[in-house]
Formats: sequence, C-alpha cells, structure tokens
Amino acid sequence: VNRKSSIATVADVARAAGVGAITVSRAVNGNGYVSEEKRKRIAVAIKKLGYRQNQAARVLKGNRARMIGVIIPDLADSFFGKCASAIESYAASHGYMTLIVASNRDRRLQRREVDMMVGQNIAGLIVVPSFPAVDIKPLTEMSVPIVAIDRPAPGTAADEVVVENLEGSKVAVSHLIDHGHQRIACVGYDKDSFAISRRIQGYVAAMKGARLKPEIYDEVSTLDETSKLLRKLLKKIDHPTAIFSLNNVATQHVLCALRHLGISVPKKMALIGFDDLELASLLPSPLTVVRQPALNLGNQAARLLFDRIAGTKMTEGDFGVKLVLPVEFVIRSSCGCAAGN
Amino acid sequence: VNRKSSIATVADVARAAGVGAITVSRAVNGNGYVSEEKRKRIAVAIKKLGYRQNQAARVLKGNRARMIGVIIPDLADSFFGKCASAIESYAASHGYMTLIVASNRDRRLQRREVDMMVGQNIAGLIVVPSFPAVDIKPLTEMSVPIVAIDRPAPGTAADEVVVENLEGSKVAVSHLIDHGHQRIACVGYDKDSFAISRRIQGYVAAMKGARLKPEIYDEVSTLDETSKLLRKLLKKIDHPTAIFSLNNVATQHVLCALRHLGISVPKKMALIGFDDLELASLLPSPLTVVRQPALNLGNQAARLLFDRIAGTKMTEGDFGVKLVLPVEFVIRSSCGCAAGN
DNA sequence: CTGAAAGCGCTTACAG
DNA sequence: CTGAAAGCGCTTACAG
Repeated sequence: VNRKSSIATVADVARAAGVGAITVSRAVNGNGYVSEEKRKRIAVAIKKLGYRQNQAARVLKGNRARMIGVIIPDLADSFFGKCASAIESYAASHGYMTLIVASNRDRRLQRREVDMMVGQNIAGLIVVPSFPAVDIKPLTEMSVPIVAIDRPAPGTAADEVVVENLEGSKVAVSHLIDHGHQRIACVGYDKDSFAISRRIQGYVAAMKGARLKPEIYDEVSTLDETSKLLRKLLKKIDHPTAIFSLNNVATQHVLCALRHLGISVPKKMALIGFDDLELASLLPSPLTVVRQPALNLGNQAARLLFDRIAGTKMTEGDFGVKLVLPVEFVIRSSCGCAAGN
Repeated sequence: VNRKSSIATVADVARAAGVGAITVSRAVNGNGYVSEEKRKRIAVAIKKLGYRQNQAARVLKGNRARMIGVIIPDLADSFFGKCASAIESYAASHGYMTLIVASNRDRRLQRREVDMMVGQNIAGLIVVPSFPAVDIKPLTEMSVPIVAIDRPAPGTAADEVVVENLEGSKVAVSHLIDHGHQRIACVGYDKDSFAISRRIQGYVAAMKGARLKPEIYDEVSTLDETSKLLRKLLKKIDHPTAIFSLNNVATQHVLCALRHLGISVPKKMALIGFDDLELASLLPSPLTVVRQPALNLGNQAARLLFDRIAGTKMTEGDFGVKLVLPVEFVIRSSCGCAAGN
C-alpha cells in the first residue's frame, strides 16, 4: 500500500525542521523542553507536510488511545441520548473521541463491546451498568478509569453519578397525597435496576408516611400490558385515582393507555411521571414530572472521568467519588394543580 | 509499564500452541489456510492466555481500524439520535465500534473531529454534511468510504441516503389545501440545508399547483422568534389558517407558541409538521405529520458503508449510490381530519 | 536541552 | 500448507 508513502511521519518532520525525531515528538505532545526556535521550525514543518500523529503507533508504544467509551442501554432513548450527548461534547473539548455503544440490555453483546474497547485501549469508560460489574472486569484489570451513571456499579472502584431517585419520588407522591389522593398506583418496569428500585422506595416511603397502602405494578413494560393493567384497575369501584409512573417510557404508555380508555387527566386520574418528556407541557393536561438533569449527569460524569484520566485523583484504595444530583419537581397540571406552565 | 507483561501476544499464543506467529494471525483474522488441528490448538491457547488482538498494532501495520465514524449535527436531537442508534447496532453486529461525534453545526469543531478520525484510521464514515465537502477531504484522500445521510455531499463520491423531502411536503401541503385552506404559512429554519430546501420546494409546488401564494418564513429558529411571527401573522384579518412546519424543532416551537397564544389546533389553525414527535398522538389535537424513517435511514446507510468496506462495491469512477427513502404521511387530526389515531 | 537506538505487537511478502 | 524476518510510526530510557 504505497499511497502510505505520501503520509508524513515524525521522521519526515524532523528532517524538514532539521531536528531529531524525539524533539518533534516532544513538541507535538508538549512533554519535555523544546527551545522556542525549534518549536517554531517544527510547527512550520508540520503545517507544510500536513503531518498528523499516528494514533496507532502512539498507542502501540503503551499510551492510551485518546478515546473514551460510553455504554448505555439504548441510544435512541432521549434520556440516555442526552447523557451521551453531554459526554461527547465534554470529551471533544478535551481532544478525545467517544466510542458510544448501546448494550440493548443484552449481556453477551455488552461483553463483546467491552472486549473491543479493551482492544482499542480506551482511556476511560462511562457506563450505565445494566449487568454485574464482572462484565467490565477486563477494563478494570487494565486500570482504565470508570464512571458509572444512573446506577452504581457495586464491587468496583468506579466513581458514580446518580440522581435523587428516592427523594424525587417521595416529593412527587407526597404531592399527589396532598391533592387528597388515597389510592395511588405506582407503574413501571425494570425494578431490578437501582434507579427504579429507589424510585419505588420513595413511593413506598411517601405512602407509608401517610398511612396509605402502596399499590405497586412494577412489571409493566409494554403499552399493551399497561392498557390491560389500567383496564383492570378501573373496573374496581374503589380504584386508584392517581398514578405515579417510574420512567419516561412508562409515563408514555400510561398516557397512551389513558387516552385510549378515554380517561381524562387529571380529572378521572391524576398522573405524575419520573423523567421529563419533550412535549410534556403541550399535552391536554400538561404533565407534572420529576425532571432529571440528563445533560448535567453526563457532564459531571465526564468531568470525573477526565479528572481520573489526568491523574488528578488517586484510584488506589479509593472507592470512588459518589455524586448524587438533585432532581427538579416540575408542577404543571396533570397532578391536579390548576395552573399549567 | 511492566503490567503489560501479563498481556498475551501472538508470540505467546504461538508458543503455547506450538505454531508460528503468522499461523496465529491467520487463524485470528480468518485469512489463508490453517489446518483444522492447529486451528483448534490455537483456539485453546487463546482462551487459556486470554489473548486479545491488539488493534493498535494491527492498524499500525496498515489495516484500517475496526471502527467507523458518525458525524451528526446534534446527538440529543431525537431524529439524529435514532439514525445514530441504527448505525451503531449495524456496526456492532459487524464487529465494528462506532465513533459518534456531534458537529454542533460548528465548522471548526467538525474539522478537528475529521482530523482525529483520520488519526484513528477509521474504516468508514457516515456523515450528515453540514458543511462543504472540502471539510471531509482528509478522509476522502485516504479513500475512506463515506455515506452521506439526510443531505447529499456534492463534490464527493459518497453514497447518499436521503428521504422524499419534496414529495412528502407536497402531499402534506396538498392535504391542507384539500381541507380548504387558502393561506398556508411555511415555517422553519436552516433553509440552506438540502433537506429543508427540498421541503420548501415541495411546499411551493403544492401551493403553486393550487394557484395559492406561498408564504415562507424560513428563518425562524427559536421559540421566541416563532411566537413573535405567529403574533404578527394573527394580527391580520386575513391571516393564514394553516401552518406547515419544516422539521421537528420548528413543529415544537409552533405548538408551544400556539398554546401560549391560546390558538386552538386545528380549529383556529391547522398544522402539519415534517418529522414525527414522540408524543404527537397524545396532544390535544393529535399531530398530523410526515414521518421520516429515521431507523431505516441509519440502517441503509450502514449497509451501504459496510458494502464499501467489504469491497463489494467499486469506488473508482463511480459517483456513489443514491438512495431516496419514502416518507409516511400520518394523518391524525391537527390537519383538520376528525378521527385521531 | 537534545539525539540515536530499541522495541511496542502485529502482518506482509517471500521462501520452503 | 506453514514459518522467520522485517518494518509500520511512534516514544522511552539512556547518553551526551
């Protein structure tokens, strides 16, 4: 492949600038001292030859790639998409590229992806841990810094950034109770994930605090199942008068199902969802939600990761920084409050 | 860095399997012939030693990285997010990782990102071309296969996958005309992009076809500007009675502005948007839209790209495959049709 | 403050 | 059908 011959190497730059190869390397990487004069000559030569550092050679010498990995359950999910977006921006501003992969909640797939990331020698990883930490062990073994978002990664030294799941849910459910609701259903799925289980705990805490009986339906993941559930619930005379939905997808399903059943919100059924939705404020009854700071979640995670990459923070014996970001309770009117926003 | 010493190399595997290094390489990459017996011994040795191919060394030898690049304007935009998601899945199923970057419609940023992708020796690129093709020249010069999506990349040999922008708009606007609307405003921004300009053309064609006068407001990009525009329009006695919005963001702004102004849809103002929205069917008046096949767009683009990477298609003298995907006209009720969906 | 030499782990002609 | 040697482009101790 002799088209390669047209690509400039350090040696070419060194020759053109009349210096040694190592000096070029130092100038490019900003290590060690290079006299101002040589630095200039090198810069000129680089521009003239169109030199670009070959990352493969750099990595082969033992350096980490200027790349980080991001593993999220689903790239098309707006919440995770926003996280990824914030991370990518942060990485780009630090001169790093971002390998983004969706685990699709498929364990084998994620394992393969982790292996590939090892093969690429990534400098760090931000992950929404859908699986036991053993799955990312190949990376921890290489002491690649890791930040877990949305959920912790127990058994690792990973930093973590999560949100106030329990507190946010408690506030939301208490708000429904303040509106006079006695029967409040809690609807969603993925109850084994940290975030959801914490939200359920918050719901339970609020209900128990008001001496109300929790009604939890935490295995309702499709629109169909949601419709079925609501139809069943509404048959009872003494049915729930409010719903707390556990994430954006669950909220959408509940909204859809209620619409199809012709149940008006909040008149016949009040609703608060965890996670904001794009058009939430434009719905017939603007949706009251617990809003997660998706962009900030990504940002903070990236910040922690790059602190580790830069070696600012120690990893030895240190069990990681744990960050809990506040959520925002956005009152519109699906909860029963009159004024929308 | 002597922790390296614990990582197995081809030489280690070769020794353990009692074969030459090259045979290991051939077995791993599936080139050339390796006897069944040696293949088995090698597989055993690989498993035992936990060998993983070092991508940096592979790339340094002149091979392309098992990585593709994706450049989109904005990762948090649900339309582009879906495209990226489909591309990533396709790539993963082919054993490739995906470098996803947002250009943020910032030309300098994108140039830097292209340079970094060159440095990583990516095997292919899928790009939403926001800028002249000269910006991706470093990649074309290396004959990296490129597929343009959403917009063409004139002046390159890139394959392209776009949607029926003109046709979709024409159908939508004609539908409004069939509802008896005589004054239909066309609202949006980014008119210099291919997709939007084609949509405007479709709008104009439909209007002219009905001998109606086009009213184009194609520099309305923020909610504020949208509100201002609508307020101004509604002051006139003879104001437009329908709006055609040019993309998902414009549609959202129009919906928001109308809500704030207390204008009911479709009674006071009919509306059709290009691009579907998540909760479109749950709005007070479910939104009629021209739906783009975002996932399929990504899929088709990935398929074309991997055809090129596999060398199935020639690039020399060939000006690329041009694919135009159909859009779907989803009639709900914001256009004035009674039945929602 | 700067340079020459060695080597990272892989694969590609070339022999055999 | 399989192997030994060279080299991809870079950076890291080590001298000077």
